[in-house]
Amino acid sequence: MELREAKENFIQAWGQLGSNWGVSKAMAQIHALLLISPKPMSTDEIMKELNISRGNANMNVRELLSWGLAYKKFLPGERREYFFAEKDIWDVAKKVGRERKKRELEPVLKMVNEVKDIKGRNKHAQEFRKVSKEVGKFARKTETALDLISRANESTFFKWFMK
Amino acid sequence: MELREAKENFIQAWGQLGSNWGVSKAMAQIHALLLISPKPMSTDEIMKELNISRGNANMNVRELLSWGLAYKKFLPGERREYFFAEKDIWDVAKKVGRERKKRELEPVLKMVNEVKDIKGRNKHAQEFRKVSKEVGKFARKTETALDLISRANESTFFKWFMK
DNA sequence: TTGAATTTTCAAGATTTATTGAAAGTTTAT
DNA sequence: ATAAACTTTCAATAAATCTTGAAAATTCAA
Repeated sequence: MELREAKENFIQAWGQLGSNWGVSKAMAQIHALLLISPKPMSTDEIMKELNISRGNANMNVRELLSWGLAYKKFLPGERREYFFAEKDIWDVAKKVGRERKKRELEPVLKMVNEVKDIKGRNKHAQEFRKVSKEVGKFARKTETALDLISRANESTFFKWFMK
Repeated sequence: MELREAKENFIQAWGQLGSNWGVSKAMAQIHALLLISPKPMSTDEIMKELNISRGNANMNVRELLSWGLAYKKFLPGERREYFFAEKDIWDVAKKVGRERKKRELEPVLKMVNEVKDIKGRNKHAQEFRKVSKEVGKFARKTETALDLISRANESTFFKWFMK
């Protein structure tokens, strides 16, 4: 396979992956592009390569920076900013996990905490208390596990399972 | 807090969670509704409770069934179908994980497999090979870990981390 | 069979989310 | 201070996704 075609596949698959997480396709595609680029890229290069607008490129590069998935690089004698991706895949996974925890787990924890003291003694109230308590317990354990994972290194993590 | 308000919160939070996974809001809300219901519910009850159309209710109930997050129950002397949720939260997590693996991990595995033999000796080709190999390695390890998790029971799973 | 009850389908419409592009803002060199 | 280079913003537009509702299909009892 030619590099051109492979790049296209890689970028499309990564974009698809992004959509499945509620990450914009452009953000995931820029990430893919930077991941496979041997050198930092400017906004203009990104726009051209992916056929997206300046505004879109800029907004999604900022988002990648805020997730810690890309970094800035200033080239000597150059005014414009260049961007490069975090290439340690374990680190990428941890950073994505951290954002997903923020968006998925935390709202659930907040909610179960708010609803835990419900009035009523009928079946509906009892079932509600039971289920929301279970959900809360599970969410807290998951939070603890994610915190441990985010401090572990890759080989430690996989050894937990493989033994 | 009154049950009515708490239910509303629970259903909204669950719907939000669903959107963050690329699950339709209605599907997640029906799931929430069945989770906290002490008895199986019919399509008509679901429609009424969530203010959604028949088509929407039907389609998303089918989807819940296909994920294994809800089951059918036939009540004696009743023609219509009733549905109830899987209430074991660990089981819910495993089933959601299985679907997400299908939608997120498998396409990446397929892609890295397709692009692994790339032509070229220049920097771009070399970087591409390197990154896609890393991604492939990580994806395969993650797949193995998920398979182990999906066979484990809850306490085994959390003990892996807590010790 | 028939027809009433129920479920399923799917094109059209509604909603949500992402993207564009041009204007405004900022920075830097001179 | 000015202007060119570059970045950011955001209202308008486009694209993707979800929902509706009514018609078609199915099921079941008589």
